[in-house]
Amino acid sequence: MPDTFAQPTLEDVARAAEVSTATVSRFLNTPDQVSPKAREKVAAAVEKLGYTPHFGARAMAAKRTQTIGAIIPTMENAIFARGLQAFQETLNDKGYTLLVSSTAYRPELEAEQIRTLIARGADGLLLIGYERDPAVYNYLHTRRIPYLLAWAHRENAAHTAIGFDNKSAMATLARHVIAQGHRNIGVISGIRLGNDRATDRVAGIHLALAEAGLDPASAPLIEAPYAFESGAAAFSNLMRTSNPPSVVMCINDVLAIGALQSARDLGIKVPQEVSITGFDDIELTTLVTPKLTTVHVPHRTMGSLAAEELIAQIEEKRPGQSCRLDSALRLRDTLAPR
Amino acid sequence: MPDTFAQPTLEDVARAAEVSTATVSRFLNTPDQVSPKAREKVAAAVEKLGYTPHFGARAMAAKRTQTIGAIIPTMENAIFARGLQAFQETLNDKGYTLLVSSTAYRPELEAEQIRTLIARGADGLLLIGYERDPAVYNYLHTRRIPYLLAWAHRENAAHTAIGFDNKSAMATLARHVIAQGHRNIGVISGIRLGNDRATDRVAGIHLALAEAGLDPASAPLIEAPYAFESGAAAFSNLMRTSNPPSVVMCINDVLAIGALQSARDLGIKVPQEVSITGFDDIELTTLVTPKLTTVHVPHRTMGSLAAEELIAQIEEKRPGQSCRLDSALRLRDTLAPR
DNA sequence: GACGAAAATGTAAGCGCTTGCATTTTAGTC
DNA sequence: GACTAAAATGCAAGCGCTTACATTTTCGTC
Repeated sequence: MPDTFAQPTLEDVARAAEVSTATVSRFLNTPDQVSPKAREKVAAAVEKLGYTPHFGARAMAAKRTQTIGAIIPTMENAIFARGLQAFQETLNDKGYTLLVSSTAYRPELEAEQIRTLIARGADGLLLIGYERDPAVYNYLHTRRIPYLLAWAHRENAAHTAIGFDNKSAMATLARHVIAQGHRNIGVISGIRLGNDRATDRVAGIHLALAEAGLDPASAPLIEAPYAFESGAAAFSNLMRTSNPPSVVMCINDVLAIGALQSARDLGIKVPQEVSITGFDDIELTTLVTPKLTTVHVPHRTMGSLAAEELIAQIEEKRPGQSCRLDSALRLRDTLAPR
Repeated sequence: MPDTFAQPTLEDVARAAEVSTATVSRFLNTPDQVSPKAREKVAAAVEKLGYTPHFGARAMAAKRTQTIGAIIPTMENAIFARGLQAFQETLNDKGYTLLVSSTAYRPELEAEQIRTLIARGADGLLLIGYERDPAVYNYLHTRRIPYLLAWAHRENAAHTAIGFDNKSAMATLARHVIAQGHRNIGVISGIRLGNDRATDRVAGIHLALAEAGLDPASAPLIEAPYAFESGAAAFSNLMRTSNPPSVVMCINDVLAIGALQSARDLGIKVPQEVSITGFDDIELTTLVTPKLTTVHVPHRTMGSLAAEELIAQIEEKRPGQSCRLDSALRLRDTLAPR
């Protein structure tokens, strides 16, 4: 008894079209090598049988999968969700499929996830930021896996990256803050260990401080996990000191909005009594009151470009090309001159 | 010259461990069928060579891929991002990998995406809601693809689904609203065409209205795309009528928050002059002022359960089991008695 | 120590596809 | 029509793995 649920194979199509399997395969992959007559017959057979090539077989024989893997901290973070969505859309347009894995903010999981996605046949990989064990990069190079870093960009870095320069973007905002007369600048950072975006952003603030002749080391800084509440807690700690800052610069919008909430709860007026700034320009920034001053980052553009670049790398077998995207200040209502 | 970048194969491992390829394969798949001594040798060889099984070969020989596909409207929507994240985490824990595709809110793309993911070897599929072309369900059944619907649940429905009952959840909220004395209820719905979640939620409101002896047809309703601005526009249209509603029930939080913004812009006090309600309980609801009254839905739990259920379906080759999750009212500050 | 059953291992046949090479067909030229 | 180069097609060898079946080893019993 024939298995009614078995999928038609290349051979079935070949038989129906009265050609060899090679011709069918060519029809699928390099149609211009097939005569119009044969093309027609094969097309009809494919249509009639509802044939879809078997992915595994194809992967094995052709050694590529048209699949690209991405490893991000979490999709729940809007900035990753947005970029990843654009990445996926572009991938899809180009005939690639997205394999997703997340570290849930435990960077030590990344190495294993990379292996998993590679084992799953990913033709290329999208990773977040620069910071990871050299052994991981080593593995990637040894196995000749095309990869691309996103959400970050450093001049003359050793790895191909597409993103924005966290340090200089934040420095630009910090210079503006200083130009507004602020001298006592509090900082709420994300956890910097293993997170170069956070590290670079703090470094940007410190750079601007130093340029202005201020001592970076004397700027109070609190590290807080990525959550509204921890931003709120950090803020209240900063404000509770004997010499509270006149502005609190947060490494991202989520922490900044937490700070804003906290300010409201504590009855501290923003921006009259204290200014607050963020980074990322998530949708929320214009929904809170007062609207948050922050740095806009083109996440969707980045995701799309990343997809295009990665595919180009894979298909043209060429080395990666980094790309630096511009960020822009969004001066809204939470920053006032001192 | 040997290809230095070639991956070690099963055969290489077998040679290094001085056993047959079958033993290595068993070590990988059913280790208890291998003697401790052999197990040790193979483990050492795997370690030494840095062996990873080839996905395609495995897929071809074993006819499964340990890969599960999910098709969602967009990851940019927090409610999908959250559920999908949990889904992915659970999948990962169980040794499965997630393949993601999105329709970008064009349901007509779904059928093709389903085919793509199946062709990519997905062992099972996670889909959103019930509403789709019968031909799609037909295809799924013909090919015997395990699938699971999420973000929705209807009693005695023909398909396995894990989610909450949108209709009764919204009806519960609507009954509460009516109990607060509201009689003139405006509705801002998402686009209902092809979206059973939106359809059911509106139906829930209408049900409660009818129960209370009010005419559902006379309740003003505006459909608006999923975006803050369209919620805002819809709200201002509703309020501009000669007999503006005393409460505006929105089908989701995004529309509700848009409405809230609009109310503020128009100088209409919430909840004193008009009440507003949402649905989903996204993080934002407690960050806006006043805090939004809405319906909480356990997205993360749903995602995890969906992963478990789908894997069970696949591995135990059993029919799917639907599961209805409870939603809960979150009575906050945007709803006041009339 | 011999025996049989159970456990462990090995052998080898595919799984469905791509592709190098060989062969046939087609088209162009004299 | 004969001849040649180019285009189209076919043949068949893998790709790396799983697994049915055959064979060998181990172990408990008498």
